[in-house]
This record gives sequence, structure tokens and C-alpha cells, in this order.
Amino acid sequence: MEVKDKHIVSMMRHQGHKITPQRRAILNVIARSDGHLTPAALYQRVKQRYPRIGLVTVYRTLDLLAGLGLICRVHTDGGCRNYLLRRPEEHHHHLICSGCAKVVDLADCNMAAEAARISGKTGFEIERHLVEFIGRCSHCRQMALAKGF
Amino acid sequence: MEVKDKHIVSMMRHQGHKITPQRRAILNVIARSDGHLTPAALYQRVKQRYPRIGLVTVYRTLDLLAGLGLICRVHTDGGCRNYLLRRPEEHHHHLICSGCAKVVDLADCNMAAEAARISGKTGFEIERHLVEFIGRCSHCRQMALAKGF
DNA sequence: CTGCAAATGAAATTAATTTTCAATAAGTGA
DNA sequence: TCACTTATTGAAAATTAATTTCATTTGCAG
Repeated sequence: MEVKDKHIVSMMRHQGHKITPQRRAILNVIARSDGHLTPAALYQRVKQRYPRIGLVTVYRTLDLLAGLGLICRVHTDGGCRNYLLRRPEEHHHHLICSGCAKVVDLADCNMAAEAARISGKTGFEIERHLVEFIGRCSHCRQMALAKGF
Repeated sequence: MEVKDKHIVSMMRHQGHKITPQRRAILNVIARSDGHLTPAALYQRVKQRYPRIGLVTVYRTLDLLAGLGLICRVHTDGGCRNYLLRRPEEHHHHLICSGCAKVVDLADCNMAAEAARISGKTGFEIERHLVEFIGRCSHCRQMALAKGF
């Protein structure tokens, strides 16, 4: 049981969640993967070390871990299904309102220097990147003010 | 028919794809949305102006448009289902290998100044952001060299 | 050790996505 | 304008993904 695992376990306990062998098995597989996993992939892997596990437990545990901020989502393999028109032809970033879901395009990207720095540091050859900012637009902010929040 | 729509239509034609009224209707709805749309949401909206459309046509058209780079994906509403352990507790970015799917955490974020600049420019109050770099790790690059590519 | 409530998983259900295949129609060339 | 070819469509079916139901199990506090 690694230090990181122990930390996660104590965080879950602190939030009032029980530590079951299924949750340990799931956590183990996630922690030992150096890449990213879909629910189905995770289920296959967990089943090898804990064959009696149910798929629904995997989904539940992922939701729990995500809700507690103990796992991250990654987005780069094209499986996400939330779309908008590509308005600028050139490379751009997105600014998305958490209130009304409006998307603003941000055309001036200045990540080249950062990508080069990361490249030098990690040995990766960086092909592309994605950047999203999330916040409340001026309209949603005004609405919140008008409501007296 | 707006200029942008015309441009998209000619790109599709140039790639050998036919321009059907269904595709026009879908493109219209996407273009007029200032936010992002799931397949189901898009289908509901398209159906209002083109009631005979099939759901599968929506899926196919989205795949076509995404493949041609004419639409973008956005990721910030929590619906994406590709996970990895949250290794650094503090805020971090991800560097993902397009060859082996390995994920490297990038802990030093320097987007605060950029976020403030965007905030001043757009009136948004920015709450958070996400950044992913995609490229090939040194191992995959070596494998490609070893194969003679 | 006991009791309670959270957690589990099989089965069923719902939701999302894709395939099949007959019919339709976009677009080209004459 | 017409005929032809092949891409595209959509209903129905199928597959895959995700969630719910509910009886049973079990983690953990006292």
C-alpha cells in the first residue's frame, strides 16, 4: 500500500465513505496505470485481480473519486462528444461560461514557448495542445448580481 | 447562407462529400449556437426545423465534420469519461503521449497572467482552466526510429 | 459483538451509439 | 434535361455504454 494510496484512503474515510476491497482494487489499478483509462478498460483490468467485481461498482467508484477530486479527466483521444463549430480556422483556445455554456474563441495562442520548454524537459515531441478556460460571462455575472447574490 | 457556412460547404464538396438538406440543417444549428452541443441536444434542435431527420444522420454528420476539422470538441462540463489518478494534489496540466497513452503531470502552471488578460478583455470571471499537451514520448520516438520511419 | 447504513452485484432497464439494408437523392456528364 | 452512379438517408435492429432496482453483504462505530 503506497503512501499515495494511503492518503486517498484516509481522504475517503474522512468524507464518510467506506473502504471496501473493491474500492481498493480499483484504486490499485488506477494508481498503477501511467496512462488514462475508460470505465470499460478499468473494469477489465480490475476483474483480473478481483474477478467478482461488478461493472456498476467501477462506475460508482469512478464517480465517487471524480467527485472527491481524486482522479482527473483527460480529453485528447477524441472520445468526448461535446461539439461546437470551428469558428476560427487557425488554431485557437476556448473560453466557456459555466453559467450559460456560451463559448468564446481565443485566437492568440502563446503556448509555443511553453511547449518548447516542456519538450526540452521531458523529451516529448509535442504535436498539439488544448486549452480551455472556464468562468462566468459578464451576462451571467450581472444576472447573479440582479438576484442579490 | 452565411459566409462561414458557404466556406464549410465548399470544403465538404472539395473533399467529395455531398451537400444534403440534412447536412445543411445540422450545420445551420451548429453555426447558430454560441455554445456547445451534445449529439442528443443537436438532434432535438435539428428536428425542430427538419422533422424527418434521423438520429444516425446527426451522429454521422458530427463524425464527418469532426474528421474534417470543421467542428471543435470542448470538455469542461464533466461528461468525458477518460480518467487517471490525480497524482499532484495541486493544480497541474497533463502531457499525453499519442503513441502509448502515457500521461505526465506538469505541475508548474503559469496561466494566471493569461487568465487575467483574457478576463480583462472579455469581462469573464475565470474560475479555472484546463491544459493538455499531446505528443510522442521519447520511448515512442525511439521505437519509431528503430522501425526505420 | 451488534446494529446500522453504506456498498455490492446480478439482473433489468435505460441511454447512447452503430450497423444493416432498402430506398432516396446529389451531382456529374452527355 | 436526363440517365446513371454512388453517396447518403433513416427505420429498424443491433450493439455498446451507463444507470437503476432491490435483495444481500459488509465496513465500521459504539
